[in-house]
Amino acid sequence: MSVTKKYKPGKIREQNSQKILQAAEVEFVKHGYKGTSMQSISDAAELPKANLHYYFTNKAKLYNAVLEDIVQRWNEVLTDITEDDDPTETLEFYIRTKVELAIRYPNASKIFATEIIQGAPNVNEYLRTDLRTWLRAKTKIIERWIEQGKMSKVDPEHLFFMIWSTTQHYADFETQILTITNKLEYEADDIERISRFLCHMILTGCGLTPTHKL
Amino acid sequence: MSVTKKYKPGKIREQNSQKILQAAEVEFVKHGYKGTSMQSISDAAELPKANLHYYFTNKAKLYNAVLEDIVQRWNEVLTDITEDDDPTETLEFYIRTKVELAIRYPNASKIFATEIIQGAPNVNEYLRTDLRTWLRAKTKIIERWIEQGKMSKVDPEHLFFMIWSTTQHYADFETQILTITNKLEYEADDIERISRFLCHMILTGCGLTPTHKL
DNA sequence: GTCTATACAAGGATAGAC
DNA sequence: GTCTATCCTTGTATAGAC
Repeated sequence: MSVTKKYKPGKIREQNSQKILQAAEVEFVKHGYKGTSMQSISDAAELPKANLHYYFTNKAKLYNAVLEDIVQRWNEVLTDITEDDDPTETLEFYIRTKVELAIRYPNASKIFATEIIQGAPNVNEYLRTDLRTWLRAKTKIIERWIEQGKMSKVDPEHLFFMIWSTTQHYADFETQILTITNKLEYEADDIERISRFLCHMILTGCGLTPTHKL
Repeated sequence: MSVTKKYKPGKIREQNSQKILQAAEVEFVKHGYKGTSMQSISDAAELPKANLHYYFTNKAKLYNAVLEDIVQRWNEVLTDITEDDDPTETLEFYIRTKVELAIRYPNASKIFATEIIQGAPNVNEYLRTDLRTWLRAKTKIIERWIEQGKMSKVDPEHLFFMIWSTTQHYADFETQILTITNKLEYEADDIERISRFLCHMILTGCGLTPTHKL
């Protein structure tokens, strides 16, 4: 097996790639895919423009590398739900984790939101396969919980849409929320307050009793 | 009836402006402000590129005309909330109207969402003034309802964030929802089903009794 | 009033020097 | 491996013909 064309991921290469990916993430959030220039990314990364093409070949591949980075980070954190779990505990944990992700990595959520708004040109396949499969499996579990009388009869699909929309809103609409409430940034206890509010509203709507009082 | 087309001064202008605005709305949704070219708008509007500059001077002014169009359409439909109104009735009406707007005019919601995600470069002023004032007035009303024991003690600001996020989600994430549920478009009764679901969840969370059963 | 032709800047990509 | 110089395309905007 030939190894001549394979190189060890060098230290400089690793560092530069990361700098580019991080700069690209910020620029793609601010101007969208088409609106972002390789020049602006290279400026932000403080590396020559040709460097970007050297590491990522072209703009489309750089963008997809950013998307992949995001999905990977999400998969690392979001654990799975099973039928035997307790509905209250499971939903609360899921909501809390989503809120934490939204506040901690808003750019990830923002890039995905922009993708979907623009018609999901790059993540269509992911929606049709992975995400659809994931959602169908989870709605099955919710349906079983309802059959077993563990929670009230709410539409499981729309329940997930509600959890996604309310949690991701704190990332995607960060600017609106901070501007409107006259704040510069989220504070440490915002994750807790938001999680409690959402857990209260969503669990109560499901006929469950939230762990924490408002 | 006269066969010769006598255009009142401004009639062609009116028609062309509308064609351009509609085409621009679609293009701005698909590619964002920076990512959209005057060429692609003129192609979609089936008018020469110079025409766009003739009517709207430049890209920025055309974009702002699109934004203004959207805000005007929203203001026409969204009525006001007052303290003497019944909480259940008022919240249900507000949620229903928002769902209807989201399903009927998804592009309006999408352009606004993109604006906010990208840091609200063009609507910052609107957020700081009009919207902040609107929200403060409405949260006051919710607080009064809570004091009067008409509903349970939920944070009024986050309540509005929840209504906005859940309703607008059906516009902004239209592509994701349709793809994931394997549908081509929303159906006539989707507005009703979604409204009932959201009214049930949100009103129950507020300690109110929704008008319709699930 | 409307559109063709064009000026000039910015963007993506690459060849080739170092 | 890295970056300068450059090519070609696309983009915004306008002058001037019709």
